[in-house]
Amino acid sequence: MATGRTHRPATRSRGIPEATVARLPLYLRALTGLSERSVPTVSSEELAAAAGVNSAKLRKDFSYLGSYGTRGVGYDVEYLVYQISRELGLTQDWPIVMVGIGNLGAALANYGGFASRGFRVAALIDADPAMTGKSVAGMAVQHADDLEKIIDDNGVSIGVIATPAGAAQQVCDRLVAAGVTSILNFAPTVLSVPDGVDVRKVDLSIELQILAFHEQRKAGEGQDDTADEAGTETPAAAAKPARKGPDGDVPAVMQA
Amino acid sequence: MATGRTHRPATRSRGIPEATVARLPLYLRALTGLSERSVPTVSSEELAAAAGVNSAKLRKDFSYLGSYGTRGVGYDVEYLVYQISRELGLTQDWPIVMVGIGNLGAALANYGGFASRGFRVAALIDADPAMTGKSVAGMAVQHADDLEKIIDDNGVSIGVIATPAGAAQQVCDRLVAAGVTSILNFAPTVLSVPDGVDVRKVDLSIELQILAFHEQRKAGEGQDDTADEAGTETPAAAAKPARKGPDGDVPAVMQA
DNA sequence: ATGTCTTTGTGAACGCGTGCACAAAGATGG
DNA sequence: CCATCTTTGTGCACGCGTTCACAAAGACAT
Repeated sequence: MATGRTHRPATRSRGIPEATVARLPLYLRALTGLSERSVPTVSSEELAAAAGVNSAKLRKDFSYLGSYGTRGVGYDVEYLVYQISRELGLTQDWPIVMVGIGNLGAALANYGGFASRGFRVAALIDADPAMTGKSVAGMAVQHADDLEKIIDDNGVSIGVIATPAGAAQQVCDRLVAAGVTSILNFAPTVLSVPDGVDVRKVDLSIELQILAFHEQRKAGEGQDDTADEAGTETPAAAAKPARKGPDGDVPAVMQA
Repeated sequence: MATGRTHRPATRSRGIPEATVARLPLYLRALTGLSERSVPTVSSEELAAAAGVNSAKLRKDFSYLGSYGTRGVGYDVEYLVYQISRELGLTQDWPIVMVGIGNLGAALANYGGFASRGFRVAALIDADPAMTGKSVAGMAVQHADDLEKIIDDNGVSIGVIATPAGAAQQVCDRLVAAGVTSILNFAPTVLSVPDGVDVRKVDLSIELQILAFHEQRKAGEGQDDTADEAGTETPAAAAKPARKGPDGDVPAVMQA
């Protein structure tokens, strides 16, 4: 019904803004580093620098969680680690399934960053019969036919999709039907899910394209002559609105 | 200039909002699909549905690029593909280097999504001498000692970091010193870069943690959460401020 | 106790992004 | 040529997120 929304709908997150939630893992990582070095307390200024954010923003973020600091001193590192972990739901163990064990899926399965937090890879699933039974990251790959049973048996509510784009929506539908309510999508496709299901996507090529945009802008900033058509505010007349397609040989892109 | 800012500074993107730039690749992908199916024109409504966004938002996004539509008809697919490609800088070829050819790096090297757009993997670089010369994705891995020379010879301005967290900042510094001005960072660390260098990060575990937060909220929306159930790594020490003021008043932490 | 000093927590202003709703523009048919 | 219909392009209002700036709160010294 709903077109794939990578955005959360209205999600009145019980007072915690979405932007703040997205930064909590960042703070948590910085705090974990301090904790390992046995640093007892940290000021908002120091922690903000470690997390790469503004200190005022950090303090406001923490204010949504409660008053966990001590004025004149700062924040207790261990205490804050626990509070953020609890808020993020990392004090419990989250079983996840990974579907699509190709290059990327296998790399993700081997990635240690999951287990270090509260996540446990419960199963690796692939549709290719040739993959079934093969060991990846010390775990036997299971066939997609058993997807529903695997999810049910393990009480999985978070799924990771690393299949080719063509298979992603179908896999997504099956995951949702089986009870998964959060999906991390690595396939370059827009997923359609019903309300109540969260989807986050990670798209490698999109990130590169965004970088390319800024890179192009940087290349032509000192002396712009390239792509100067759309440069100024001049509405319309930017190019010729010719119906035809690629007639414009406006490239003129110099590079290197 | 030292503080790592993963955010673009003020980036007065010459009129094009950052949020719009981030969606252009999405539109481009949807349009490419239509193009392959030889669809001549598309309305904002249809294209928005394919890209998973609001149609008004899409129209406003396109309005920043210029007036490329025809009222009463829609947008010419081929023409729009070209315009967006040009705006994103994809009409030229971007050589990129990938540093850190471990599990993830190798998977990224094999990922076809890069080459399909205007990106070309110019070199794979790893610090491990045992990796040097090995073939990954049909390309010989080169040693990190030659990093500067490789970047210079190939005119590389975009780098991908897929090293362990501990090596990321050092690699980043060398890339920047060698002339790289855009970095895609997969290492779970905050990178410090000078002004003028763009950094985008992709952090797998952070995405999962954000999902876990929403998942926890969903699970405990009717009833309060059962965070006490797991209590995995919850040392008593963390349950209260260590410094002092236990008598003071421990802020009402327990919302349960 | 009192004063000073440090740092938090937050009220308020500002800017950006989003979505509505509609007028303008062009296609299409008579 | 005029009427009607479709779809774009955008003015406007609203809400979220960011940042500033400062009062409140506690630590610490005397």
